[in-house]
Parts: sequence; structure tokens; C-alpha cells
Amino acid sequence: MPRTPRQPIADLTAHLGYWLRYVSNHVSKAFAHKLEAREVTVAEWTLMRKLYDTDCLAPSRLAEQLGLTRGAITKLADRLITKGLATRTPDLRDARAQTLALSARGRNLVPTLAALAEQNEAEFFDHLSIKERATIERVLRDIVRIRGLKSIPVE
Amino acid sequence: MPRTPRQPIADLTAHLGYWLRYVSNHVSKAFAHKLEAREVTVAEWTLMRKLYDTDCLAPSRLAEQLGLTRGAITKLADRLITKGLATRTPDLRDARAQTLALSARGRNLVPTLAALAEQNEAEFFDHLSIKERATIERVLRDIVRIRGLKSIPVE
DNA sequence: TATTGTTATACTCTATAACTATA
DNA sequence: TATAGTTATAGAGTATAACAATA
Repeated sequence: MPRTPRQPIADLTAHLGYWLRYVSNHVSKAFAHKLEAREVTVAEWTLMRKLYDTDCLAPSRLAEQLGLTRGAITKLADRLITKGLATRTPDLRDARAQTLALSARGRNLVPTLAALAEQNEAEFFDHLSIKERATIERVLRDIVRIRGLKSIPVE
Repeated sequence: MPRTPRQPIADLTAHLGYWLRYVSNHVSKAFAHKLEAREVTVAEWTLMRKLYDTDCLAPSRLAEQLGLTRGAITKLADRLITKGLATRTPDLRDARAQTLALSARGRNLVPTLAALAEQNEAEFFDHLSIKERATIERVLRDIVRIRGLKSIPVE
């Protein structure tokens, strides 16, 4: 049975992008699995982590800083509020504005989740030498800088 | 206004997992954008790429090799078939079995899409030195090997 | 009974666009 | 008219579980 001739093209595994994605996907999935027991998703964690550092923030500020749309922030915030991990309060000076913050429970949970993040990091990268680690971090940071990448991804 | 004390925890950007995900997400998104003009998604491309190398394959084989469920393969295959890029034919020896293959049009399209993948790769990684590139690829491959990662991600 | 594949359902993540209530 | 936020809708990506046909 004749078939259309196959033009030789590069092996997928010849691409750095392939390996990057392969490993990144697994690291993320493993982290998501660790978060599951706490009923928090990776995207929710990102939002919580940001609020932990800033105390409180307007949805539009969060959208900018996390590289998401305002609608996406609303949805994530809704879920965190439903779970009792965050609060939404109206701004007194501008009736259009809202402020998002962690609830006490949410704030208390962050160190625990951060420990899971550390554990995940260790599982995947602890065997690397200091030098390897430095090279990778530098190269990845360079790509972000050179390509002017915005938006913070989930992790 | 007193608030719950903030326990100091590691900066997100101290994690390799963070940078990996950051860059990987952008590389993938840029690739998805390139594929858009051809009306193919990244997951569809992965399937097409696999079929290009194997000529044809049963859904269950594809599921194993791409690390997806059979249901997911059915859905992806349905879309490719709707677009005229793949075909599904019953197996003559086992009436339960099906065989997926690229259509002539699908097969002809693969080199074009592969060129887009190359272009994407170049945009993000061309500035790396040979040594940097080798280090990263080796480290990522090692992680896959050491951690025994399965499943092929999209890209 | 085990296997192959499909279907039904659901959920996360994210976007776009329309809409509401101010400013 | 511009801005802040929400809501509605949609679609990719993926999973689980139930199911039909066949082995």
C-alpha cells in the first residue's frame, strides 16, 4: 500500500522547548498533586502567594502582576473566598474599587503550602550541582530578560 | 490596623521550578500562536507529529506514548478528522480496534508545522552557547531519567 | 471477564466581550 | 467618556467513569 512520502524532519527531542515543557509539566503536576490535599490549585496558590507578600491588592493590580485578565482574577478570588482563604472589601475612597486580601486562615496556610513548594523543588532539583543550578537559572532569567517576557505563570 | 504576623518564606523566584514554568509557558504560548494560523492546536500537533513518525497507530498505543487517556485521544482525533487532517479506520483483524493515521493533507502539513516549531525554538534559544544548551538538555534529560518521568507533554 | 474505543460529564485555566456602577 | 470590577460565554486540555462491542 503506497503512501505519501515522508519528508525527514527534526526529532521532537532535538528541541530544548520540548524538554523544558516535559520537565516543567511534570514539576507542576507533582506540585498540584501535593496541593490537592489542601484543596488549593496551583493558580490559587500563585494568587495567595502574591497576597501574602503585599497584604492586600486591587484585582486590577493582581491582574497586571500575575499576567492574567481581570476576569480571571475575579474567578480565582471567588474560589478563594468560597474556601474562606481570602476576603474582598470595597474601597472607601473609590466605590468602583475592591481590595483583595488573605483571610487569617489563608495567611496561616501559606507557610504550609510554601513548604510543599520547597519539597517539590527538592524532589526534582536537589541532585543538581551548584554550578548546574546556577547555569540553568541564569539562562532562564536571560531568556525572560532578552525576550522581555511578562506575566507570571503558575507555580 | 494589626494583622496576622507574616512568617518569612522563600521568594517564589528562588525556585528553579518557577523559572522553568515561566519560560516553558511562554515558549508554548508563542508556539500555539504560530500554529493558530494553520488552525492546529499544540495538543493536535503532538498527535500529528507522532502519527507522522509511525504512519498509523491505535488510539490505545497513542494514549500510552503521549501519556494521555484513551478518551483524550478520541477527542483530539475527532478534531483532526473534522479538519480533514487525519483518518480513522477499523482494524480488519479485531473489530474492537481502530487505526488512526494522517490524511494526505495532514501529512503534507507536518513539515510546515515542524518549520514553525524550529522557528519558535530559534526565537527563544538561538542566543545560547553550545555549552549552555548542552548543559540544559543534559540536566533536563537527567531529571526525566532519574525521576522516571513518563508521558509526553505538548510541544 | 478483559479489552478497545467512545461517550458523558466535569473541572481547571484562561480569554474575549458585554455589562454595571462609578468617576 | 474612561475606569474598576463582574458576569457570560467559550474553548483548550485533561480526567474519571460508564458504556457498547468484541475477544
